[in-house]
Amino acid sequence: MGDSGFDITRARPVPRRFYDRDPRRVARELLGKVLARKHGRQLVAGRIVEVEAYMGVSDPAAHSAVGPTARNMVLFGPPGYAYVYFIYGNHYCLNVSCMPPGDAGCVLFRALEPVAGISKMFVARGLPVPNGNVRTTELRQLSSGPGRLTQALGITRARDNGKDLTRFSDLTILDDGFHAGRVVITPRLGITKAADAKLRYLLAGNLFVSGPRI
DNA sequence: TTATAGATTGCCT
DNA sequence: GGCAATCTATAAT
Repeated sequence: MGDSGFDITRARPVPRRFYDRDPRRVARELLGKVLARKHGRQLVAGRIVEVEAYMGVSDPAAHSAVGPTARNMVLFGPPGYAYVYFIYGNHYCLNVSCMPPGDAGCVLFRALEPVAGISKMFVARGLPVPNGNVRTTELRQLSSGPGRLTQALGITRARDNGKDLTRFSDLTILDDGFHAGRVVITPRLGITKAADAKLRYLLAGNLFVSGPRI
């Protein structure tokens, strides 16, 4: 097993109280956890290496800034649930709700390091499945970016919005005891409002983050 | 390696 | 009607 390999024998769902906190704290501590998708018996999973915190109604960049709507209502519910939205006519993005009901903080998943079901990820992404040794440059195409990782895991709004991520189901966040290394904090990407707030968290030196490696 | 434009859907004003 | 928490192809350096 490599140093970032997934230890399924130790994996436990991250409990709801973990998410019932400030999104910045949740974001930092989600690094190193595993996002796991089950397609029947097949496991497709990636280690969380990059996330962003969104701070609820007080955060101009957050979808919750406009108050509760049909689209964002999961964010105003209890912590530990999936908020999936569709963006730019092409992509889905996955968040997990934080804070108690009424407070709309959340964490956006931006990049995963593939750890299980890698050939399924290539298929889901519409990429050729490599034969023989898989190069890191090929692996990076699978889930380095919020739209890429949802496509690799088959996450859609219709299927997954509102799903409880703290229960064993077909979409769960797991802790396998992995110890994350140094964390780097930068401004969030792809936004125009509150663009200078440093709320993006990534693992230092990890090859699978989106954008330039740090 | 960096820069730019185009795709394409649905939420919100 | 405007525009978005993105990705990809293509072009130029």
